[in-house]
Amino acid sequence: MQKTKEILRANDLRPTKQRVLIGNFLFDGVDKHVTAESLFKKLSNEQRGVSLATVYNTLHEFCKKELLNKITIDTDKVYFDTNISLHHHFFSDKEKILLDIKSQDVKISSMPNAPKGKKIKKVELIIHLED
Amino acid sequence: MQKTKEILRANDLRPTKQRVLIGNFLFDGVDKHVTAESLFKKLSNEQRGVSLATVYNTLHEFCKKELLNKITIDTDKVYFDTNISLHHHFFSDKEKILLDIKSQDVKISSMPNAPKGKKIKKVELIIHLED
DNA sequence: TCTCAGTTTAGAATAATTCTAAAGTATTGA
DNA sequence: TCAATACTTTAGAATTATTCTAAACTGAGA
Repeated sequence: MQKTKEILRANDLRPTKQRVLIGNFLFDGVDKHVTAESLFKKLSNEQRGVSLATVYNTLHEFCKKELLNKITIDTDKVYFDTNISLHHHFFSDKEKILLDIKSQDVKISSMPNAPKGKKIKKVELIIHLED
Repeated sequence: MQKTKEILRANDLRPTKQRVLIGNFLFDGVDKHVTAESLFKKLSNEQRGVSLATVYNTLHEFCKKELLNKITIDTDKVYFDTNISLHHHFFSDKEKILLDIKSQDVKISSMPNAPKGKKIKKVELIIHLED
């Protein structure tokens, strides 16, 4: 797959073996939510693995380049979402499962102004689920 | 202040010195956001302190009894909100400052259905701020 | 091929939170 | 009032996701 290398180059990231491996998995066109640990495990199966430190580094770089969306919903894990379009999430606190909500299923009809001197960076709606 | 003791008893929590001290601070009628650490520091000034473990225990008990609202917005700290009425938050990722949004300032006019077999426990809207 | 800035990595360090088990205390019933 | 007991508090150890460090490695241009 040549696409990952192009994405990396377009974002001033050298297409190293590790980044290509991670990018190939993340940018395969299927929306997914990963954690550093889950991604690390997934890639450990590959012939040549990637260190956990590199997984962290790469996820953060991808976030900085806006290739991924970081979701902080839970104190003990950060989730990364490959769906970078505007959308919201369901979260099951018990099972720690994150689900996308289709953007058309939520409508926020009234929003507050940002406090003086601040701008709105991101609006995050989280619907916590229980059984 | 006798009110804290009543609150505690009404919630089947023994009114120990520590819980009363914490309750007096939290339930003084002024909405506040605290973390375990910030509350611990605040109470260290008191003549007879409270251990950090007890601060954690008590915050969790108060949450379970719905006397406090737990807000998970940031990976490295959990916030507790004494305002337990329905409302949302601004959060400044840089300064890690949490601000209440008046409930009438947000209107969500369309909401998705919960996935099969699940119920909606809580809806949390977080508006992330930047400079 | 050589060079060097950019990358990767193992392992140590960090820090919020949870756990443990021992000592202390509020409450109940006699 | 007092003893018995279940509930609480606590110091310090343990846990765990993440970040840091510094040394080894590598891709890309000259």
